[in-house]
Amino acid sequence: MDDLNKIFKALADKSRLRIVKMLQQKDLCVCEITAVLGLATSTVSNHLGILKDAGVIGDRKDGKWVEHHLFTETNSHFLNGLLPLLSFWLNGDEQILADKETINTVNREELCGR
Amino acid sequence: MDDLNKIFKALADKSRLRIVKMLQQKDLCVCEITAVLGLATSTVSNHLGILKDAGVIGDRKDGKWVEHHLFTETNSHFLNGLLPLLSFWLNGDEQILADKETINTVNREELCGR
DNA sequence: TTAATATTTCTATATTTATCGAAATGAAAT
DNA sequence: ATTTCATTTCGATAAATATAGAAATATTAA
Repeated sequence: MDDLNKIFKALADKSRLRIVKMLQQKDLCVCEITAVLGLATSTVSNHLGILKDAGVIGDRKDGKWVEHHLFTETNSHFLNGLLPLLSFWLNGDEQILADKETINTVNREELCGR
Repeated sequence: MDDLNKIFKALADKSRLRIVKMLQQKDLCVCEITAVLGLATSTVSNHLGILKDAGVIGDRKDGKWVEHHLFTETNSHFLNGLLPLLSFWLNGDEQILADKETINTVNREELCGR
C-alpha cells in the first residue's frame, strides 16, 4: 500500500502533473522544466526527486545537464496501469497545451548553456 | 486539471485508500469505518467528505445512519479509468485483508445503534 | 415534544509539504 | 588545476493537511 500511496502522492500536485505531461512530449533537463513552470530551480529539482522516488520518472547525465524521462514500462503494476491513462488524460487541458507550446520555444543551450 | 488533481489528492492518503477498499466490499456507515480505522469520528467524516468531493464515493441516509458507497460508473473519465484499477489493486495487501476481516465482525447495530 | 444519538461542522494543533535562497556538489570547459 | 555552471542539498518559512475534541445538526425513538 505504501508504494501506491507514494505514487498517488507524487501525482497529487499540479506542478508534478505538468512535469509528467511535459515529459510525454520530450525528455527535458531541469532548467527547461524550470523555465516552463516558473518556479525556483531547487523547487523543480525537489518535484523531480519526488516523481523519481515514486518510480514515475528516471534521469541520466547528458553533458552538464541531467535529462529526465518518463518511464513507459516499469516493474510496478500500479504504474503500468496508470501511465497509459496519463498518456491521454489532460491532452486537451489548456495549461497542458500551453506548456507543450512553451517547450517547443525552449532551448537548453540558450536557457542555461553557454 | 483541477478535477484530476483533486482525485489524486483524495487517493493520496492511506486512510482514504483503506476506506475505498472497504467500500468495495460493502456499503458502510461512518461508525463502522471509524471502528475499523481507529480514528476519531470527525476525522473519518472529514476523509469521507474529501472522497465525496472528488466524486469517488456517494452517500444516502439509512435510518439514523449515513451509508457510504463507492461509485462504479461516474461522469468523470478520470474516475472511470481509475476505479476499475482500484478494484483489483491492493487486494493482496496485508492491511486491506485485515480490514476486510474486521468489517465482517462489525455490526452497526451493536457498534453505534441501540 | 423531548431525549437520545449518528454525523457534521467548528476550533485548535501538530505534522507534512511547497517554496525559495544560499551553500554544496560535481562535471565540463578553459 | 581552476573556473564555470547545472543541479542537488540544506535551512528557513509559509501554506496545506490530518487529527482530535467540542459544539451544532438532524433524525430517530420514547
